[in-house]
Order: sequence, then structure tokens, then C-alpha cells
Amino acid sequence: MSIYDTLNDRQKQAVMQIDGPVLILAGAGSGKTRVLTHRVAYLIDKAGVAPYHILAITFTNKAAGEMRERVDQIVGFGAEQVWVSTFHSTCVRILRRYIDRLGYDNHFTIYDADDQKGIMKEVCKKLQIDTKMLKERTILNAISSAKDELIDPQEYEMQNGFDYNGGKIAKAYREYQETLKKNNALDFDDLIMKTVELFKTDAQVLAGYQDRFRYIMVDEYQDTNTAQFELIRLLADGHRNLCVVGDDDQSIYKFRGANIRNILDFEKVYPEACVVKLEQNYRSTKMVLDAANAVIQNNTGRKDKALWTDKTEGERIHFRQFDTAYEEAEYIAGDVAKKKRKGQVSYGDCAVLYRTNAQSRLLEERFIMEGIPYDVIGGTNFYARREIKDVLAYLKTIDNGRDDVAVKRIINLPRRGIGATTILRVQEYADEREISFYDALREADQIMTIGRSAVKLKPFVTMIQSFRSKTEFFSLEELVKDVLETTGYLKELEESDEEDAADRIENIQELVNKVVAFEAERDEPAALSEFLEEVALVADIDRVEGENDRVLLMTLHSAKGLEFKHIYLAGMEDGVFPSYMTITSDDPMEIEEERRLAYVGITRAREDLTLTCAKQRMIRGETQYNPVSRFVREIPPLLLDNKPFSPKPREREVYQEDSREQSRLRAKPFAAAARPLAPAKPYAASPSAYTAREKPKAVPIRRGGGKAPLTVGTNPFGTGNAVKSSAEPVPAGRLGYAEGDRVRHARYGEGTVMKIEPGPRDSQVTVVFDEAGQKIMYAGFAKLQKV
DNA sequence: CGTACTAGTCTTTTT
DNA sequence: GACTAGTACG
Repeated sequence: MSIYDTLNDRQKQAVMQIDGPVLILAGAGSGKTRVLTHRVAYLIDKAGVAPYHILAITFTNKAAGEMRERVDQIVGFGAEQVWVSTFHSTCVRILRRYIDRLGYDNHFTIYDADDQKGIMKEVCKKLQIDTKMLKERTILNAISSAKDELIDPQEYEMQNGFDYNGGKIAKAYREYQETLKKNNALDFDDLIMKTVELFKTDAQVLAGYQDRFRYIMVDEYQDTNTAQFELIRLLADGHRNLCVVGDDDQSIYKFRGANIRNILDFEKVYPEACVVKLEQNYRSTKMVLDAANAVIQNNTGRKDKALWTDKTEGERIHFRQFDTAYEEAEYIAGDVAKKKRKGQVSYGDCAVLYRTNAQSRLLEERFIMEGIPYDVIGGTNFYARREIKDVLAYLKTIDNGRDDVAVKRIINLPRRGIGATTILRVQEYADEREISFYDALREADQIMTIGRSAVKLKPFVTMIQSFRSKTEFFSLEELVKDVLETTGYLKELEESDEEDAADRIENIQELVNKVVAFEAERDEPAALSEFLEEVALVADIDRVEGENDRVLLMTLHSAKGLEFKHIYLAGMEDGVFPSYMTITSDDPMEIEEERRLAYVGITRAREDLTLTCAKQRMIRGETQYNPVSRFVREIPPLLLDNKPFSPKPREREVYQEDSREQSRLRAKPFAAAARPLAPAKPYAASPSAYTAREKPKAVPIRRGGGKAPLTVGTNPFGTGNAVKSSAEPVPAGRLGYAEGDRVRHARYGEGTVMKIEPGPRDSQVTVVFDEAGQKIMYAGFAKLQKV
């Protein structure tokens, strides 16, 4: 009995076909990850391949981590030599070694969307591009798409130079790249593109990696873009042992440049490819699977396949329609609570999926009211939050003085009286001499144009220099804490009376925790640059831990690759999902991508799937009236416990009113959930006829909104991981001390509590410390101990 | 130079 | 509805 006996025949074939190109078409829940990990084991165990020669690439760190873990389990000794990582991490690792061959410094920094925008702003100013006509974001998107297609500024110019905007973008692209290079920075797309460039220009480096990676595996292949495809192709050209795993029905990242042709045309690029289809689903009940199949069948141009299962029939799919989104949220939270009370579920078995991040708000409110622990994935990346970026900018400045963006971000933070004019003058000085902004700062007293302001720059430079010298003998944790304290950043926050100061402090604390965890993971002292690198490449989904018994709220996109016993798909309305954008688009392919997203959503469910929608929903401050999603209608009514009722198109008038208040009033708290649904129309009453006329006439979407969900804060049930704020104040009684008590603070020593003011998020505590004097701090962060 | 207010903006989805 | 960038003013 070997570990391979647990695989079905197809899976075995996929595992054992180790030589040459292999395309594994792995339907949802068909044991794809098992195949990949067993394949690694097989290569090492049976085929005698050295772990060192194996490369496995995924999209997210979470997926990479899981694979690593499972490979470690099966393979045991030597497994750590297998290179398992994401596209981006792989490229960073390669570039750190060799990017000097492209004229960059190996010590580069990685820019996120925020940094990019900052750079683009400067670029537009310099090129006198009117950002009202042509927005920074638009230009950056154009550049990003170009990079996904491996188009450099020169080529872009050739292709688009004749066009008015195209010409401007081409110039901006060129300037943008130059600025990045000057700052010794790469953006996300550069990581892939520069690696490809490196391979194409340096045969020696390429040959080295080709020789190393004799067996290559790529997960989620349907989501690769042209650049990633090229990267893989180059690497695999050495031995042609390339195994890609994917599902064309789950390709949902076109907007990010994913090219579905990569998987559809695999056999054209590799005619000798062996194709294995995994069609047995081990995850979902028949009901769920039938629904998924029914929906996806409406797409054209798919690879032919049919998922089947020998699992039980299962329950019918629940469908509930509500008057308002409030009632929808109420129902979902109530349903989870009910099931939990009955002992049918653990919170961790449940996930609520929705199309847009903004939809999480109402759900969160309800979950808090019901007292259900939850985590929200996505929204604003933790590392993109202002306070986190501030602290990271300090660390980046300490790490790499050439990152002008980071230096400028913190030079007047907290306030040091250094204003825009001074910064401009220093920049001019730097430009003249072609030195970095930071190096110019060091010569502040040489800069004639800034006059007396030079005095303010000196202490800043001295401080940074002193941090730098401390990196020698400080641990990362000590360094970060030192930065927080010495710069006065934390103090300013603690004394701030801003509404969200407590949340921000909490986030900083969370960052410190991450630093500690990062250091604990490795044996030798961790370098600052390694930490910054890791942090630059994490996605929100990476931070989901399996152990927490909490309901997960996330977008359909984030849910790919996950599975839950109970899935709620919220907001099943035409105009929300499929989104208004795709419905109105002339490109029929867009709705197909949306349908794939629905397929992904449905197939996340193991046993129990609930679809909900609301007749009325507030989006960006305006009320929309949307019909039931066409995807619900594409599910045979037999599979649903309630039938979608559709008003005749002419009755579905679209109007708007400022109804937030009214809806709130109407949505009685804890009211019973579903309205009785109208009797089902016969399903044969042509969903297609319906869909055809469905062009939602001017559902009033005003451009706007896109709000990030609530700021991160303390979930009353919180782990502090990707957690959003609740409205619960910390009850003063729970603090363990009261006014007049003597307390101890980790940094300030002992003191007396003068005042405790319960705040909206966290209590504010005023303490007079014996040594440090009076401080006003947030109880959650101060961690005061009664003495 | 810093702050307080106002006006305009918002890719659905993210490595 | 909310956030942010830009501007007017102290």
C-alpha cells in the first residue's frame, strides 16, 4: 500500500506522467493540490529527482505555504530543497541575485499601488500632463497592462504613439521607468517583466536556472498572463518537463492580464503535451455540482469537460430574496447564528462571498449584532494602511536610502516643520547633482536655497544615521520599537484625538507582532531587507489561518482555492453580480468571466449553498433596484428550494431616492427573515428571453464610491488578524483597573490612573507616570497592568 | 508652514 | 457615502 493508491486513475496518471509537458485540467474540487503534492513526492521518491531540481509555482503565498506544508509531510527529508513559491517571490529571489546585470542595484525596493501613484504624479507634473484629462490611475493601468504583455516603453510608443493619449502615456511610461530606476525600485509588474528581460538578455543566467529547474509545476495556470507564461516557457525550455494545472472555467483574472489562451492553447505550444482531465469532484454534493455545471454551461469556448461526483444528493440550494440589503444581511447572520445554536455548524465552516468589498459592511454590522465572530478578507491590504506604510517607510529609508518615495513620506512625519518648499529645494539640489533625495539631505548645509530650514533637516538625518548604525546590533523588533519611540510617531498617535487613532495604534501593534513572528521563524538574525521584502509581497488572503473558528467574509475572487461546508453567496442581483460594468459591456466575453466567477463561488460549497439577493440596495449613496441575478436563473429550478420571481421588465422601474434612512427604519432589527416568495414561474419561461432584455436600463450608477471597508480595529472577538472594527467600546470594567489605581506600563513605568473615558472603539486612559509625566493613551494598546 | 474646509472622485475583482 | 487632494487662510 503506497500513498499513490489513494489516488484515482486519472490522478495517478497526472502524478506519474513526469516527463515532457503535461496539462492537467482540474475541475473544481478534483483534488488538484493532492495531485501536485503527490507528484512532487513521486518525482523524488520514485523517479529519483533531486528535490533541488523541482520548482512549484503558485499565485498566492497561502497556496504556496499549503503546498510546502503538504510536500513536507509526504516527502519528509529533503523537501525543503524543493522550490515552492509564488510568481512574484520567485522573481524577487532571482532578481536579488542578478538584476545588476540589467543595470539595477540588487538592493531594490518594491513599490505598491500607492507608491506608484506618487511617482506617476511627479511624472505627470514634469511632463505637464493634465491629470484631469488623463488620470494617474489610467496611465498606471495602461502601463501595467503593457507590462503584463511584456511591452516596454519603446514598443508602447511605436504601438500607441500616433494616438493623442497613447502618446502621452508612452512618454509617461518612459519617464516612470526612469524614475523607478533612479529610485532603485521595481513595481509589481516589473518583478515578472524584468526577470523575463534578464533571461532573454543573459543566456548564462537563464541556462543556470534551466539547469536547476528540471521539473516545473504551475498551479492555477488559467490565471497566468503573457509575462508569466513567457517566464515559465523560458525556464521550461531547458528540459521541457513542464506540468501545468488549471481549470479554464475558473479563469477570473482577466482584468489583471490573465490570458485564458495560455491554458486553451497549451497543446498548440506543446504539441507533444499529455493532457489529463480530472473530472471527479470530491468536494460538493450533487445538488451543488449540478447547479455549478448548469451555470457554466452557458459559456462558450470552454474545454469540454463534465464534473461528476459520487457524493450524496445533498440538500437543495437555498434561495432567498429580500426587500433590502439590510434584511439580506440580517438573514445571513441570523441563519448562521441559528445553525450554530442548533449545533449544526462551527463558525469556521461558514463563509459569505460577495462581488465587491463594499458589500461587507452591512454583513459586518449584522454579524456584530448577532455576536458572531468573523474575519473580513481583503479590502485594503493591511500593509497598505497609512500608519503601516508610514512605519515601513522609516524602515525602507533605513534600509535603502535611494528610495526617495519612502524618505519623502516620513521626512515630516511626525511634524518637524519641514514643508513642501524645503522638500522641493532639496529635490532640485538632488536633481542637479544626480544624487538621491536622501543624499541631498545629508548635505543640507550646502544647499543655499533652503536657508534656515537646513537646521530642521539635520536632526532627521542624524536620526536615520543612528538607526542605521543600530541595525548592526539591534534585533528587528528592537529596531522597530526604537523607531516608533524615537521618532515620536507613536506618541503623536497616542495623544491624537482623531477618531481612528486607536485602530491605527492597534495596527501598529499588529505590525510589531508580525516582526516578532518573522524573527521567530528563522534561526539566524533576520535582516531588515528580508522583512520588507516579505511584507511587500503578501496578499490579504495569505493571512487567513485555518484554526480560527470564525465566519469568513470575502469577495468571490478571494475565495478561489478555498472550500467551506456552508457558503452564502450574497448580492445575487443583475447589476451587482454580474456587475453593471459587464452587463453593459459590448464584449460578451466579460459576462463569461463573470459567470466563471459564479462557478467559482458555487463550487466553494461542500454541502450547503445559500443564494441571497435584495430588491433594493444602496450603492455609493444611491439606491438601486436590481432584478435577480441571471446566474440564479441559470440554475434549474428543481435544484432550488425557492424560485426566483421576476417582475415583468416594465414593472421594474429604476428610480432613486435617498432611502438609506427609510430602509434602516424598515429593516426592523432582528425581524424575521425571508419574505414569502412569489410562486415560481415555470422555468421554461425562458431565462434567455429574460436575459436578452436584461440590459438594465440605466441602473443609476454614478461613478463614485469604491470605498474601502471599515478601518481595521478591534473585533470584539478578535484575533487581530485582518479584522475590522466593531462599534463596541471596551467596557471600562474589563480593563482590570479603575480611576485612582496604580498601574504599570511597559515603557513609562508606574503611574496613577487619572481618568478613564470610554471611547467609541477603545477607552482612553489618562495616566500620570512617576517618571514620564502625564500620558493619554488607548487602553487596548497601552496594556496597563494594575499594581 | 500648518490647518481647516471644500470640491471632486470613485475601475468590481488583486498578485 | 467617504476619502483625498487641493486651496484658502491663519
